[in-house]
Amino acid sequence: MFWDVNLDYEKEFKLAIDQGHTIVISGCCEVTYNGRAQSYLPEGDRLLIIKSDKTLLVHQPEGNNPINYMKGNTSHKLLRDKDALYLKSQNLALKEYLDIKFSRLHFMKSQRLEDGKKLVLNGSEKDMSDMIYSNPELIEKGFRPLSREEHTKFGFIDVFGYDNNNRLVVIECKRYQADFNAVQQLTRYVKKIKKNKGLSNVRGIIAAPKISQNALDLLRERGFEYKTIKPPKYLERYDNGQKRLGEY
Amino acid sequence: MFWDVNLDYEKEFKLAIDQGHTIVISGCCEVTYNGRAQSYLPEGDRLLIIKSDKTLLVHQPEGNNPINYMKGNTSHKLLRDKDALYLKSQNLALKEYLDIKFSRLHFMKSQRLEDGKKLVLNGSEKDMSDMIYSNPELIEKGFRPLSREEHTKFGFIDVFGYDNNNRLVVIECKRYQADFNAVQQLTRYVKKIKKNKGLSNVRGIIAAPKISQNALDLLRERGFEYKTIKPPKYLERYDNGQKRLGEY
DNA sequence: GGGGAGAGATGCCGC
DNA sequence: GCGGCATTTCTCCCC
Repeated sequence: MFWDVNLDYEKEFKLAIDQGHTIVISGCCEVTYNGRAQSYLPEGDRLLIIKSDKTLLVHQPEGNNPINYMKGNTSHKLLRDKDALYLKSQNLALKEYLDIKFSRLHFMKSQRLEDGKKLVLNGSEKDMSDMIYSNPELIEKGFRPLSREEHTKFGFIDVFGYDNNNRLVVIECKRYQADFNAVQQLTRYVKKIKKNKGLSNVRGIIAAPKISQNALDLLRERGFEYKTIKPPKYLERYDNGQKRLGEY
Repeated sequence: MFWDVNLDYEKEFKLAIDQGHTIVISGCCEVTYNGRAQSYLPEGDRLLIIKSDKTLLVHQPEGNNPINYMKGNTSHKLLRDKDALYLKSQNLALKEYLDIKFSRLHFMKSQRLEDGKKLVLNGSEKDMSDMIYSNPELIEKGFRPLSREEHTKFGFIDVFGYDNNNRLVVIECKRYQADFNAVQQLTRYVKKIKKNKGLSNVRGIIAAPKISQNALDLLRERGFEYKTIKPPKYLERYDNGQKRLGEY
């Protein structure tokens, strides 16, 4: 036996699952997955997390992402068979199955965790378009965005409005480097607007901090424009406070 | 104090970091992030993981993905200030900063984890194109894929070859439902091949288990074709074994 | 629930 | 390093 025989892991596990606790298991195991795709992971040390919504994550000791996972509402059973422990996870609705065979269990811990808080995020694409709406001169002098009401009729467009010569302007924002796809997207939107409004002359602009050369070439080939704009950061003051705290 | 004052978490943390152990911390905390974007997460119970490569994950008790994270090679310091514990994580190279303030620490555990194993995955897009290469009749009678050498010259194309009438055929595989983007992609590839080979008549086919109506309309409008093909699963035998094991 | 598009996307492989 | 592209993508919004 490679784990403490005095502890009844199966019982402790079942209790934690039933109570909706979050479970952490560290152990040496092999992992088999079958569902949308299939995979096999040979034996090694891993960290397992089962959340209160019955999400399962299998993490290796390096890397950002779980090597295997099961979505919420999955059923999990821990059971012993001869000299090994097995975790068997099934999501019948999604037809997904995951089996873990432990040769060694380093530790297991369960804990009731309470949290319902949501993340407040700044600097997204929507924040960029909001910034342009509030500061239309970022695009060019004389640019006038359409009213919120008019705009929501064309919800798929990040920003649009009229320029100094009353030409309609369609703007696609990208928070990171604009690529090929961004140009395709802008092209589609301009086409739709031309058709929808019965216009022949509509300007298209990509607003992004950077753009790839390929994308820029295609953009110009299609008669569109590029404008360098960085996504906004609102929390500067809060950030400064944090930085001061960081001077340890 | 909301944690065991007899434990020197700061010392234990530093030792674990220096030894490259994986650390798990459960506690009630608030999280501030500043980098590519910015975010703030109000106080709640979370599970923190620091891996041996210095990846940090912050998990809430529900959901698949970490609510906050730092990539590998980040520096982490745990320190006490008045009635709170702080975890301060910095990645100077990426200009990313994350601060966590704990009001309560449920537990902390560190463990040496050893693993270098890689996942063996089946059912990906590449597996689909491999399957078509081995069984060209899945596309149609008389379809002849190009040789491996010729194919690698156009690495961006999943499969291509000649049909019964010696017309060039470009195939784009999608392991899940094909969408608008898949059609755009196929269009780009066919254009490139036409230009590259100086041909005017090149067939384009999307091979996928499903396709959206919009995508199908656009596909036909452009004179391309759709072929229903499911991604392969190789491990059927292994799978059956697992299912038998699952009859508990 | 399907479709379309964003993401602090991530990760892989190419040049 | 950038660029192109897949991902058991995941997530959100809207129809």
